[in-house]
Amino acid sequence: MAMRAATLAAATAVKGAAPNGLRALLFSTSRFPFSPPPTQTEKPPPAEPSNNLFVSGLSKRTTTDGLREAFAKFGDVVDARVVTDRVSGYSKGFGFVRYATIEDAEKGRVGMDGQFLDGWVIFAEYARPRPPPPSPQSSVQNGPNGTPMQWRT
DNA sequence: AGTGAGCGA
Repeated sequence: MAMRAATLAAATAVKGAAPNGLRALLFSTSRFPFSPPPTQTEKPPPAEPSNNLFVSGLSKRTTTDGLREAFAKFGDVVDARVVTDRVSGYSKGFGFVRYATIEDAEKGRVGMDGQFLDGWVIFAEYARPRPPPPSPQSSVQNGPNGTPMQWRT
């Protein structure tokens, strides 16, 4: 019991001896001494502007032609495709629209973002740069000692 | 299945 009383006394002593510096840090100034993460619920920036648009929220029935015709009202569409599954051939619900210039892409993006297409609200934003396709020269891979590896004996 | 956020033969 003596130990517990001593501990309590020590605790109260520590509590009573709480430094004024801490309270000054907590209540004095306008900012807390902790790190400021006030914006954790921020959405990441979509992408850098380009002439290529990523269109999501498409209906399953929306085809490449429908996508091009819908976006052609805001500029010259160079390439438009709805991403379809290779084996089933059905739409995956998103596609890409490439305009001739970036200004047309900007107009098409702000003009078609949030609009209805075949009964679905679509979202148009700038597409991310695509990974470059493998060139035939880079397909030759060498082994650890420099000798080219053999495939499919 | 015609699934519902996402980034393509």
